[in-house]
Amino acid sequence: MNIGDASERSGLPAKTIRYYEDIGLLKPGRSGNGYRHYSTADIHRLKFLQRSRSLGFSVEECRQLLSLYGDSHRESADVKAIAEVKLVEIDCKIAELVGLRETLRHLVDHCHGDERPECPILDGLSAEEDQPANQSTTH
Amino acid sequence: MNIGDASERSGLPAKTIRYYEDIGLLKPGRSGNGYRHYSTADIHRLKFLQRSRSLGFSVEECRQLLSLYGDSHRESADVKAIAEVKLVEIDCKIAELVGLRETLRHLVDHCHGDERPECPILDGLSAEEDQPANQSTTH
DNA sequence: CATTGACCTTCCAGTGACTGGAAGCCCTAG
DNA sequence: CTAGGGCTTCCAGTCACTGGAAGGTCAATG
Repeated sequence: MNIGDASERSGLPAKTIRYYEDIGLLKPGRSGNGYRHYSTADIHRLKFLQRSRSLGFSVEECRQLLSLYGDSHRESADVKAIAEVKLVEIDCKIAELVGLRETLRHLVDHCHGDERPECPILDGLSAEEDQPANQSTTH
Repeated sequence: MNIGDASERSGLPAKTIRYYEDIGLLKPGRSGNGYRHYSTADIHRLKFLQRSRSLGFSVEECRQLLSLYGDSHRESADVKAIAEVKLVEIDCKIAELVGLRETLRHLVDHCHGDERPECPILDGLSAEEDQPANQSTTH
């Protein structure tokens, strides 16, 4: 199977598949003409990558998960630990975004949004009182 | 005021402040020795940037907001429009993350997480049925 | 047999928003 | 006079791709 088919079956763009090979996430065979060819096992790995990436795992986490995936002596506790950390991260991100939404909603609700220049949104952005000056809180 | 003080007062790292200057978001003066010096107006712009960035506006959106900020003939409707688009984006992101959390939570809850290799998380990642193979859905 | 067009290859560069680090100047205190 | 801290510029790296150029391969068509 060539990269085009692999792309279609895995749901990943061909460019991304080549990139994953570059960084060592899989090693497809090569035909005589230099074309990559993908086995069904390769397709499984690609689908696995597509799913775990879309669940918010970083590429490095996917690498870990893939190695556990291919290890018949793995312990499910190892996998669960990774997933639970990710769950916490997702929860944090949601909480952060909800906070942002509240703040922005508040600003938007107080702006009449007409032809006049008075704008509580800009006022809010230029002088909010309640947060201390700190370096790089967001990461 | 030198860049160190500007950093402290704005809550932005000095590197970031120089970067913002690089991309044309502000133009502080220079002292005889080549050091940048920041007026109180500069500090206001920096704080404005810090706040709007932390609210999820992209640097380009911040550039727009800054230009509205400095335009006494602005119409508050323009600002509100930008903010409302951002609100929708934040809502989308939250919804997406909540979906991720549900899926991952489901997988985690079904994994006993012990020394055995059986793992519903890996199973779920390797063969989930209900999503079609499509290119780059997430953005 | 030549050509077209789709598909494949490699390589290089760009994205966004910084961040790290090296090499070197400036200023003040001891 | 030296040590330190702060400032300067410039270059490279991050993450996970993505775009594009230049060119090789293949199957089908005229």
